[in-house]
Amino acid sequence: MNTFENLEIEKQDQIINGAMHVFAMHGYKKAYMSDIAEHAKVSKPTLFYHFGTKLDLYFYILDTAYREIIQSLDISDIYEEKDFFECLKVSTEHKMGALRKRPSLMKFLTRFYFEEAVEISERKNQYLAKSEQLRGKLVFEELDVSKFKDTVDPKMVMDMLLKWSEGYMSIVEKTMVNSSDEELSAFYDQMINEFLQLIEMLKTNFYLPEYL
Amino acid sequence: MNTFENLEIEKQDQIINGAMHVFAMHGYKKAYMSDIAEHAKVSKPTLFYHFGTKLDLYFYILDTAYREIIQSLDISDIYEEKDFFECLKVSTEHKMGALRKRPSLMKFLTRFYFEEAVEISERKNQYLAKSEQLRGKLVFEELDVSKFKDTVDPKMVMDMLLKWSEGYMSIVEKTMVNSSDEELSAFYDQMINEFLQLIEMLKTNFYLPEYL
DNA sequence: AATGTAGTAAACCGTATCGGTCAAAGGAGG
DNA sequence: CCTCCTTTGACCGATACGGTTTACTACATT
Repeated sequence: MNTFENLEIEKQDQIINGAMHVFAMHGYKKAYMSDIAEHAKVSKPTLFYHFGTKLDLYFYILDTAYREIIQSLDISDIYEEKDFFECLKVSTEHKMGALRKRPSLMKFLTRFYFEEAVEISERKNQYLAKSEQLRGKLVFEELDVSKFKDTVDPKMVMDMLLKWSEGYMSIVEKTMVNSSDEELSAFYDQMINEFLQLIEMLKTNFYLPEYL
Repeated sequence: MNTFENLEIEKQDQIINGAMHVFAMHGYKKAYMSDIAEHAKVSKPTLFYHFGTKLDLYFYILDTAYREIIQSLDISDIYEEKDFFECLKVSTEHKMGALRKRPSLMKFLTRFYFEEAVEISERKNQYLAKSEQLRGKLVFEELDVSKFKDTVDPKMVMDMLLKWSEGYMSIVEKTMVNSSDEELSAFYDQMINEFLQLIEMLKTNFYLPEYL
């Protein structure tokens, strides 16, 4: 148990979110400890006190990111549902839950994936297993697609919805750079609402009449 | 006519794309002239020879970005078409044309919109008029929506497709950071293809039977 | 062959800023 | 008042930033 994890959870979150945000925005090399300190509203020496070096901080954040995203998808009720749209609903809500707590999580992880700094990239393959684990949880293999009209390609629908949420996320990231937690949370609420409406519309038009 | 515009077009493009990419990726302050020089495959003094200062280079790129995106939407045949999906097809193809030439264009412009460096942000309102001009061109006011079933909300369809392409763009940006022009071009081809397929599927299921 | 010109870059410069340190200060509990 | 843990303002050496100097091409002109 290091000193950091003895701190109050709120302060931990403050620091984790600040660091995650700056690493996500600028990548390892150009994420300066002074920027992180400012975002986390602590002083620079505090960061070094708890984490020793910038590299150690980075890997602590990386571990946290993987741990939390995997956790958020580990709740079993996703896998009980088989209906295509219902399953999407549930898993989206879970993911949103994680993102609400860590707004920069996805951006941080994709940035890590393309990180060029040698200190990071030389250890990258250590995390490949974790990435695999993640991908496994996101593939829905046994979804029931029998309810669709035959003019509809379920794979295309799935892909469209993934792109849609990707697009929404990217808009949130761009727009909400300097927003408060409340604004962000409201934005996610709106996103989920729009998503549910969208799904309803797709369902009415893509499912065979007898399943409505 | 400054020295830069006397260069061969290919070399100009090389420099513009390099600078646009680095500015888009890192923002003004953390976009280093040495990085830009490396990406553009010229030496650092060459940049200063043609543009004087980093700030002048930035605004040159900014002007170029606005000029080119507005141009790409200025081709008149968009506004002759009235059918919802046809109009989307045409405008998407045009935008893709611009993006094929300048892969970082959109990312650069959104990053400019949120640029925090004072040197930039204090002049930002000069460009608001241009942004308005842009938005005007992207709104399709007189589209024919009478062909839709009444279970379909055309606004929602429009929004969905915009998010879809936003999502696709963000994936391209992430995935293609270090790709060659050919790979990028192939990716855009694929995107247009998927877009056309998607539109076809939506049309068959969203339009009233008599319009198919 | 000499001269001029536009473009380029290796090597350099002064300075700002980076990661990281240190000594001293708070504050909670006894 | 002491102890322990946490925090910070001020500082440091090293790097690397924006920008310059100087010298070299390639080519056109005389």
